[in-house]
Amino acid sequence: MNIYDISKQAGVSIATVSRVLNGSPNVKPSTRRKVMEVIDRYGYTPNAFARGLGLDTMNSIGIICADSSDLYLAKAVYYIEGSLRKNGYNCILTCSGYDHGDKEAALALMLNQRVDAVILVGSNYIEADREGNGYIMNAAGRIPLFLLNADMDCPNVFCAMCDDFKAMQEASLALIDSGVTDILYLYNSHSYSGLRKLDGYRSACRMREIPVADDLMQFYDGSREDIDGVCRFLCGLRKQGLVFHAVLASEDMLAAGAVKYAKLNGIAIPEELSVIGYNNSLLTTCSNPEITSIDNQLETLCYQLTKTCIGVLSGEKMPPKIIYSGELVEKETTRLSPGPLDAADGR
Amino acid sequence: MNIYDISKQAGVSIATVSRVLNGSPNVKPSTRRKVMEVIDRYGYTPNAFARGLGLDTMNSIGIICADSSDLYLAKAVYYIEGSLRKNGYNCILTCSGYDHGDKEAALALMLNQRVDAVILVGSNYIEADREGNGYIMNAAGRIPLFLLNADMDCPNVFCAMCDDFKAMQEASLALIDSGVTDILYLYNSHSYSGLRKLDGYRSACRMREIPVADDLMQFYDGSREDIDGVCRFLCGLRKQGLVFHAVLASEDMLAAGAVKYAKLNGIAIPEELSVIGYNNSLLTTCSNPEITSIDNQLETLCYQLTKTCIGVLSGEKMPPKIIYSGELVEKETTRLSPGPLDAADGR
DNA sequence: TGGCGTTATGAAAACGTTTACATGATAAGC
DNA sequence: GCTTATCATGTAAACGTTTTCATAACGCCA
Repeated sequence: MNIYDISKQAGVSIATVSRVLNGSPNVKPSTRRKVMEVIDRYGYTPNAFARGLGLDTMNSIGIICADSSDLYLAKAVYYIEGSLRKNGYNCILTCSGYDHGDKEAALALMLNQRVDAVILVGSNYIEADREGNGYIMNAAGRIPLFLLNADMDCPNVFCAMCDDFKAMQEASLALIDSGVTDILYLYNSHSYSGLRKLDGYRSACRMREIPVADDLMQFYDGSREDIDGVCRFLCGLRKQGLVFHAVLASEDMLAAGAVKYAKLNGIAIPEELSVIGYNNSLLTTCSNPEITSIDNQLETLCYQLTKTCIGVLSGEKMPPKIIYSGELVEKETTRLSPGPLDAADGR
Repeated sequence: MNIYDISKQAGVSIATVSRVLNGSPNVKPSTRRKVMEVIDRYGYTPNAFARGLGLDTMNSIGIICADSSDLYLAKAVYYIEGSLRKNGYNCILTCSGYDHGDKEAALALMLNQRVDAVILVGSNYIEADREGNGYIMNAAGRIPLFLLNADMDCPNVFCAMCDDFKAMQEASLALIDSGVTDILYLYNSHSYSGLRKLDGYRSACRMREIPVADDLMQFYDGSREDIDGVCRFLCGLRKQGLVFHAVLASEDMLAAGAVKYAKLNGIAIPEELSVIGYNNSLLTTCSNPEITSIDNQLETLCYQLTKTCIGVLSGEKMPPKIIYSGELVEKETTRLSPGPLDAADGR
């Protein structure tokens, strides 16, 4: 069944059928009815490839996700896909891993697939971009690029991000102002947002005139699934004599490891150890005690990013950068007084 | 840049360029080199839409996932996407939700996109299929369908599944044989595998001649993210006077709720309450105590399902049904003696 | 050197749409 | 009733591949 068959059955030309299919106003109502009736009878749907060839688009958008099995990134993909689908786009998903070269390969694949745009989710390394010829530059100009949780000044690149710097700064200040000065900052990514978070922590220390000790900023190199690995990692630090009364983690999963570490070593939370995570994911309520965490408004960010994407694709002028604030959600692993945000407001 | 431009530059016909692009053996090596040189110089890649039109495929496969933000389903999507990509396919992802009608709509979208196959992940209701005209029937015959964790006898439909019945039966037997007889079965899905799990539990009760009480099979209707909601739900049951010394959950998230419930009510785990989850996800190690759970070999299932898919698409004859066994992984929320699987082997 | 099988190449049709342009029909204004 | 603007429809080209079929080139053997 193709458009010729339909046109023959309806006694019109293929142009008219095409006009009916595409909702052109210049079709006589009676003709439209006649054509629609034939279309419905045969359950005809136009061939998407031919359509793509004619229009040079299949209304598809590529999502390059570092790791869609990650709790946080999976949520991002979910929100983005849903939002795009509601607007008539379909999503081609590819998981690139965290490696830069693999990301470039994924992007090349997307371009070959002739997607209208690409949305990058997770781990947008800035090192590559500062060189000026990373994957961002390769793609810019051909199709627009949309980055979640990254900040980049590049034509045809749009970003939606949480102000991770400020969020982490506020969390750090809240911790310090609750009386803890030896905070272990634990992180597991050198991504753009990962580095911004670290900067936030350092900035808070400087603001309160606390020395920023190197051994209190620890990089965890293990799997994102291995909470026990984090626990062991912390036990190792303790054995080496490192003293800390708070763990500030760049991800909830690290914070969950800290909670297990405390349990294993008989350390009372929050009396002897405060723990703050990041993302405010399911892990924070699963953990016992529940983990204080920073909510970075993922859903809103995703929504705004896709809204920007859709706007750009329909020719509107859109802001290249959208920034939201994170929110510290206190649960059971901290005792921040009097209110977390009020206390952090000393800056 | 199109194939004509390349052919002109290389001084050959477009047919030859096409042959070079598609690795046809009937091309003189010197000609091949000449053409490749031009292709590389201009960085030419063939237009995927035109290719799709000619070949009637763009090598893409649809993934319909009920909810890709769900920890378990996200993992499935991740494994499937990775495996398909390695084999030259790209994935169009759509999240359908758990509603049957929305699933049909998603399937229609996929067919319009002319995917080569569709893989369904999560919540494949059997009610619709038994009628004989559910979404399975609509699609069968046009393109092959692949179901994760479902069992369906339908031409052109292929399944990979864990024997949830046996896994849950064994877990139940292990619990009973460890001395618990009042097991609360907690579930949150009427999906195919959900019902099979329930059957497994009931079967175990009958095997050990324990009455299968209706109020010990509780359906939790809340959000899959709301662990606290599960906790409240259980508190409600307790208030109503329901007595149980074990919670057997159809998902880890429900088990995590049970652990919180125990903590809230000062119930010792596993002494006064045993808890078993399902999926052996990150939640089981995040929870405190860690949750005994059934591992249903998701990665293997996904791998086998995509292998079947690729085989079918390349014309091979593949088995319509692949079944694996689950494995009970004991952690801290149970004390099953002597070994979980040995004890369960009484059947 | 002629005949023949094999290999390499080209011409042209096919895939199924959209759309610019042309044209026929209809209505409005005088 | 004639001109003119508007609306409805049709014709044909364009999109960029793949592939069938025909043919030209080549090597081999007698």
